[in-house]
Amino acid sequence: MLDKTYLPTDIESKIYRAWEAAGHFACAPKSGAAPYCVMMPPPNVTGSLHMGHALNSTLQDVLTRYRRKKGRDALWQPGMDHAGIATQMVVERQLGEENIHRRDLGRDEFVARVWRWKEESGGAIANQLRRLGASPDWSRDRFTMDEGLSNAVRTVFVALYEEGLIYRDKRLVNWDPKFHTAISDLEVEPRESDGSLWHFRYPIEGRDGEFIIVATTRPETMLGDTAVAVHPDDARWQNLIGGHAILPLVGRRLIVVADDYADPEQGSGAVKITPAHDFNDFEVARRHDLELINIFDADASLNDNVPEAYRGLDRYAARKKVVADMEALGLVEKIEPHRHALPHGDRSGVVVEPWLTDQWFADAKTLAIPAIEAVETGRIKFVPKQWENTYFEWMRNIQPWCISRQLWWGHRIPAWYGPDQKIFVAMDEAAAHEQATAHYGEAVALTQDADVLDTWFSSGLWPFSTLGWPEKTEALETYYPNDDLITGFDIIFFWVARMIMLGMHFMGDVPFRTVYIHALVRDAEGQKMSKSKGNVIDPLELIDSYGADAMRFTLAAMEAQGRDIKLSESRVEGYRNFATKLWNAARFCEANACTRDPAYDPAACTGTVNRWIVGEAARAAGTINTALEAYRFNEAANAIYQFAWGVFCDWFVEFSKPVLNGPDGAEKDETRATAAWVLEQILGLLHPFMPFVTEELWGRLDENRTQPLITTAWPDLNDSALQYEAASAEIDRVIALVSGVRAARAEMNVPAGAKIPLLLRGENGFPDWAENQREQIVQLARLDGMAALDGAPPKGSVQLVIEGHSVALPLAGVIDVEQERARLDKELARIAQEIAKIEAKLGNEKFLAKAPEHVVAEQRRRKSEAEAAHVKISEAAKRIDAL
RNA sequence: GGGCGCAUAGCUCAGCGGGAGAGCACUACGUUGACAUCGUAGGGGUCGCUGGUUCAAUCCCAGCUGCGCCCA
Repeated sequence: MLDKTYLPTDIESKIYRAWEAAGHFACAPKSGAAPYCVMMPPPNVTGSLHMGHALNSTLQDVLTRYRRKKGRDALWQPGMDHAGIATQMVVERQLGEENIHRRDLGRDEFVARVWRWKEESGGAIANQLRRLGASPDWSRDRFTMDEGLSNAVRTVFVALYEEGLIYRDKRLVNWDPKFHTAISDLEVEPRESDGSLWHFRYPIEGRDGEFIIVATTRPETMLGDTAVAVHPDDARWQNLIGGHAILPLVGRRLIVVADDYADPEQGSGAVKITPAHDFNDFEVARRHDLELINIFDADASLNDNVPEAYRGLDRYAARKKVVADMEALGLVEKIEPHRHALPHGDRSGVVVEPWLTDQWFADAKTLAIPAIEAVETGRIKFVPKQWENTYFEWMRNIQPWCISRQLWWGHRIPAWYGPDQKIFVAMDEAAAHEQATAHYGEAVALTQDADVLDTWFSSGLWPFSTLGWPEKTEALETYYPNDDLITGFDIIFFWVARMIMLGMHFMGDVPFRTVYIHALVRDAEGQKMSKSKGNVIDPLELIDSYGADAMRFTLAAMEAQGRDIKLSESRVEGYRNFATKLWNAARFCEANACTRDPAYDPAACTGTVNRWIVGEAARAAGTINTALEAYRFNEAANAIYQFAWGVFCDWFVEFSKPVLNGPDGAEKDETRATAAWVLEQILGLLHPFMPFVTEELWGRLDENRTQPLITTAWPDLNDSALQYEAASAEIDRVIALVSGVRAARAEMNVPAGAKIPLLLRGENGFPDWAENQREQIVQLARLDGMAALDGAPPKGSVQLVIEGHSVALPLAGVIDVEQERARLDKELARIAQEIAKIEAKLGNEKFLAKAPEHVVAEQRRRKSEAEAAHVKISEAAKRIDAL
């Protein structure tokens, strides 16, 4: 016998171990079944499971289990990402606690230490995903730094270099002065901060006492100014174009150039140009062939290109000194408070510095062309579709992708330099030497590039590198292109776009067909969860408290397209209750010997209630199917919830009680078999959302099963033989009658325990359907009997109209006549209002002329129905008045 | 500045050209042989505002207001 409540903790781990040990998550490329492949967005090896992972993984697991049960050869490919900066940071912090800098260890020792750390704690998130019930094929687990994936990275780098799509260039990059590395545009996040706008006077050459005024938020950069720009149409400065200003503190002559970049509306209209330290200024310098003066070192301290007094100062100290010195010279026009967005490194949190360095770049613009086309032509679809705009916007304005990082943890760039800095790009050092020897005519010493690649360069290969590329493997053949990619909007640029670019280029085909962009999980107040705000909800804690099934179901039920999830614990609690409800429904079946009958055929059952629930099950299955095919997770979850609780538990179980408690026989046998069958359908339909409790019940309800629920076929109830229309109509009437009687009882304050008589009259006397379902009606409406209503109802009756039938509850002495009259008045008013609304429509000739026929017919039907009810209730009111 | 999204019951959110819905919360009653992690019933909404299209608008269109996000 099942316990009274479902206790997830022990059961979940037991079931998960059994699934995994039996290999139920494994793909089967040789099976011949149609493949279904989803790539898990590889979590950071440093990471631990947060709500985003929980949602992302739940959705992937729902789809994977669904497709698996539908007979597809499902591969949910798991893996982890080496997360260059993040991981290096963690290990550097650990070293910092021992007062060691990575330079003290040297590169090899440091990297070895990162590997050790990865081996120790790198599996944490995988085990956390297991707690969630995720069912990826762990036997195929991959890591971006694995030998195979590293080989793919080198292959791609060499190929793109040879095609001219990767090149080395000296450009302005976003420099992180804390981590001493370049980062990509995407790793820079603007943060608002309060600063100042300093207006400086630069003396004009040859015109004593005349100045040109420039404004800056970064006074220290003036030491690198090489020009002043004014707008070509700005009348104020026309006569200065081509002339010079003198840079104070330095004495450099600054040419005054005319350029559209200068905004005449801003301040004086003149702008200082610091080409080596500002992206806009860099462009101005290109147009006017200006000198680039780099004034910072890697720490963003001033270097030897500035006057001696400033050398070695960090940028903030330099700012103070520049301002003080300018003030001393009387060259500060004014200082205004200024709020602006400063670029910060997303990992380091420090202000990044545009800095001129040699870096490796990928020609993203060229790679983007087929990637844009793949989405334009619909070969890849985004769901919801509006994310395609985001994708296009970024891809059509894409900038060269800076792929080198000055880190130690990552894929080392496969480029070697000869004595004259000539570059040799090759798969390995030996191949580089071969090239060098051929080039120089003799063996020379080569130095490998010290940098590593952007982590996203390797994760961009994920859809094929994990399948064995560049080898032509069976897995690659079977699972590329993948089917679905499930991820958050925040990595459309970082990851999705790169996978499409690299997949198109190297595989010549799209990496996946559908990109499903899911919600962001926020806290109950709608705030983004963050450690610093302290509003993080730990999925593992929710699993501990309510079970993995409840948390998964919550996330799925709240995953409506295009809206973020505001997660509150009460929802999880509610779905925990749902698991308990299901558990108890199963307990009811168990107690009543509702066991599976192999000979049972839902298309051939005879009992009306049984026929009805079979039809309802089929309808629910259809809704869930349609919803899942369209990635409407909330609709699917709500449909199974509504069917299991609102239909099966609330009605079928109650209907079945008189039969199950009655005499043995064919009717009871069929009801038992039907209950067991429906419960099995529920378990199957719910399994993708709540895998643990469904699997447990599946096993407990029949110990002779040959296969676990995870491997059984998805309930295929798309069969018109399962729709019994007469039975549906009959039970719908029963439900309406029972609900109506219950409502009237409650309103009349009839004690819940009291059994009352009921009189009923249809068009032709006592209706067959009520006779057929007499037992059910008597029990559920708590009646002491049900008889035909002949003539006028007895005095003191509560009178109802239900589906055109007159219903009387003779309750003389029990009910308050005044109260009953008031109730009828209220009902009459409601119906009169409805009639008026419908009459307004039907009285409108244009409506009759233009509305579709079925809409008009529907309104007529509703009107006559309402009118009939009105007549009957009016009569009831008159009878009350006659008392 | 450009783009996207959101505004529906106290809260969180579905829905959608023709009868306003769910969960939670709330109120009343109830330990009826699956389940109090429960049952039955109930209260509660000018569907943000203003126009337009339409026979008909919560739904489509435009504008406005407020909020959020992305990009510059």
